[in-house]
Amino acid sequence: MPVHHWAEALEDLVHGLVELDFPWVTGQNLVPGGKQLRVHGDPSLSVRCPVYPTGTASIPENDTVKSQAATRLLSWAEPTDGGSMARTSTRASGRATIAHVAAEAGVSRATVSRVMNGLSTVDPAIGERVRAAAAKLSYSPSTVARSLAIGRTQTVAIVVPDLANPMFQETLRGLSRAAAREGYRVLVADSVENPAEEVILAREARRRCDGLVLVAPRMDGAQLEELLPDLAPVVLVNRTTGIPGVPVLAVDYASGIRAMVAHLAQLGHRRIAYVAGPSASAGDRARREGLAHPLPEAAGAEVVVIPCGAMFEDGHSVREEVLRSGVTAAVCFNDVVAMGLLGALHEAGVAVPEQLSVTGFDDIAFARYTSPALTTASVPQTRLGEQAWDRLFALLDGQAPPPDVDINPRLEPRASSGPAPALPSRAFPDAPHRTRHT
Amino acid sequence: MPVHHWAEALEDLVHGLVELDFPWVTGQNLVPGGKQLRVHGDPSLSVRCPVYPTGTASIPENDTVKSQAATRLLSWAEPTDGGSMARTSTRASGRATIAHVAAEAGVSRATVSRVMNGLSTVDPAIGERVRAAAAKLSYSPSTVARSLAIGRTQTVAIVVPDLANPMFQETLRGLSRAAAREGYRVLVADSVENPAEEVILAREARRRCDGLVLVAPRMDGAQLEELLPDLAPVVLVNRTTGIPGVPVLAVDYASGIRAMVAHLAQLGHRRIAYVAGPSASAGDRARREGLAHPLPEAAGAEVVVIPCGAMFEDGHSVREEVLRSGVTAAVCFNDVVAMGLLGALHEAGVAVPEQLSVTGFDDIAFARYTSPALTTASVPQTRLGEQAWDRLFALLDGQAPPPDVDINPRLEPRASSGPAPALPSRAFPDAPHRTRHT
DNA sequence: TTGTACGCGTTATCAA
DNA sequence: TTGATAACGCGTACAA
Repeated sequence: MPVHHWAEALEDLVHGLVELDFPWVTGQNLVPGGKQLRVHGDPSLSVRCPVYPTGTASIPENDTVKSQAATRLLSWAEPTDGGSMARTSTRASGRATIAHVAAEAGVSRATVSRVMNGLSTVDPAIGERVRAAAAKLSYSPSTVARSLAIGRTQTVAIVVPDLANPMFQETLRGLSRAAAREGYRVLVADSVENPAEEVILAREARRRCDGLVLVAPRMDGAQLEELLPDLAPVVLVNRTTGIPGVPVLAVDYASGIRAMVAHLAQLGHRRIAYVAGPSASAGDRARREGLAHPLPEAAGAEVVVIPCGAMFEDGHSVREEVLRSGVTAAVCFNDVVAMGLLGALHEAGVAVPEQLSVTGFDDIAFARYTSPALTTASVPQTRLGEQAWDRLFALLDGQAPPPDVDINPRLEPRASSGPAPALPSRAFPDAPHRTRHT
Repeated sequence: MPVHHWAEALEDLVHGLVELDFPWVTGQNLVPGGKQLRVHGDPSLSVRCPVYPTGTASIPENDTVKSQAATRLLSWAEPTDGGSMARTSTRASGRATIAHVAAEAGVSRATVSRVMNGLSTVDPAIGERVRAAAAKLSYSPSTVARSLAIGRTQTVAIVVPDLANPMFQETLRGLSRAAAREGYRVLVADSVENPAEEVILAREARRRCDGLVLVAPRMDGAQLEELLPDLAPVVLVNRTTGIPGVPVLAVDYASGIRAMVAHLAQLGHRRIAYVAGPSASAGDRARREGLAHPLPEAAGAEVVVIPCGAMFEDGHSVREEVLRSGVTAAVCFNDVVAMGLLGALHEAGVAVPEQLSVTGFDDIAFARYTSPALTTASVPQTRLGEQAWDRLFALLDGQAPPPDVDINPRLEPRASSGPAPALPSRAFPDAPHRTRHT
């Protein structure tokens, strides 16, 4: 009979029948809390006697207890709750631990661990008993304890500058779904476009996880290089860096914007606006550099830069400035800005692309469904998230990551870009508004 | 001199100068790994001597070592790497732990913990020493170990059916930003519209976190009720349940869709299409119920249901069916579907709202910027995420959560809905397409 | 104020 | 095969 009910065990103990020789109760099956076994005359010798949910008790097998065996037992100190049930716990959690399952099944914790993880071979009968015990107590292992023990969290983090931006959402989605296939989860950290916060956030997020995907287009370069070594394993998206061992997924914004301008030039546009992004953004810098070195096909086309931003509102608010500038086409920083501008033009009755061509960048899912459908440069954002995962996983797995990729945005000509009008749009400052019904 | 270089300590040991009385080295400052201190003639007495990154050594202060003091020392067993540096570790991690910092600063781990957490009062000089040591070793506490010790992860999870849907993205964003303000992070789990996966995913995600926000519009009701108790603390979004203690954030889709139909009826529409969502969706059921009990203002308007879906493509593909149905207005399941339909109508040259009014639902950020701007029913999705956090945090904090909310979508009349045409759109099956330039 | 010792719930190593 | 025990890294009563 390997397991005693605690009352039996106490009885045995009191009557000196077993002399604290319990091969079936070992130190490792202890449960937090439990009852107090007190020794008459010497309170310092009292010892906690853990009691399992099943009602079986564990008597610590050590010298203190053995010395108690030579003494008379006084009483069980009843727990304050009355102790009608044998179930006790100092923590409020109430969740079953591996120790509970071990006690219930009458085996060691190690065996429970083996059964749960199905690693080593276990006696089928024992395995069944353990599984039954686990089911009965509805046990599920603590991921935290597991992570501490094995040194992995099975979680990666992604730091994005703005969760409201569809582009980063797509990256997150690609990462999340790819990581899920490998049993990893994703923690998101949204820096809310605050580069200062970003550094702290990245450090903090990294500490909770096994790896990090960093999307930080606004972060200062020097700061980034200082930060990256502490973040490894880390994958950098939309930025380049000189730090070795950091896979980089770069988008060639320069060539993308060049192709866009060339596209418009070939449609006859000679004066084109670049509706710029946030000045601190690495992506904006890259686009400007691209504009500084146009393709041969774009020869003769002049580009005027109009400062703007990255959001809907920015694009929406820049309409008048674009119209005043006397351009026949507006190349926007991204699709979101382009959509804002498109909306504003629609409200003003400016026909796109008849009077003004408008293009975006990124090819977010919505770009295909604007009216007119938005000409843009396609950046496979979801794929970017997947590729980030491929590299991060390789790093986590001790493999060499796939080579860095330099994504070349693909031009997506749609309905929002058309032949340049004979006269630029400023010739129609008072063009009749289309009827609106509200 | 409280700290010895390990070579010094060894020397002292060999020469019997210190007799293993190192008050500055205690058992608790051990570092994993380290060198082997061997006792001549009795290998069983050998003991591991941890060595700190700083080059100081720790000699375990126990009986085994004391007995060794009575013996001659033979040698340091050199680690296989040659051991030129004193830095050793069995784990590859290389990250500094609290023990390293304690050794470096010459204090106990408890003191380091106190300094790092700024809880108890510490001697300013010691505090400074600890901070310097931490900075030198670029120490940052292990969140995992911390979580295990305090029983909290400072992380919550959100399970969403589809990360590609802007609505859930907004909820995630609201949750993430609100949680961040309280120092919590968010783990995302994307069930990829798979209700079966959802149950497992929710359980799994919950185990890693302190709480859960569940957005599961497609999950079977019975299954949900069985699942919820295991998930507590949990907040349910967009669903109702009878389980007590589970805060619910419900959106009153029924009244929202009623208001929408009434809006169109007042614009003179007499035959209206409901472009339906996924049939398994609780949100679609609610909308249909709303349609079954129209408002008085909508009297005389007939609603035909056209099965569709929840995505762009669904809306895009349903154009012909809508046109054939002879309606003058299409009430779409959500904004995404409406945008798909809007794009398809634009391609076909059908004027919105002159020939056909189109409305959406949710008021995603893009709805304001479609052309024409989309009439929709506004569901404050970001706010929903924030409210979910308020309730989850209250639960985590042991407070009573704020009362359940029943969000009433607010009608947002924009340009995509207008007076009913004299003739329904099917009268213009071959309406001239607007010129497109590509 | 500082240090000791133990608990948190696992996994992993080794001996039986 | 199974069990005992030491990590894993940190927080925290309690003692000094």
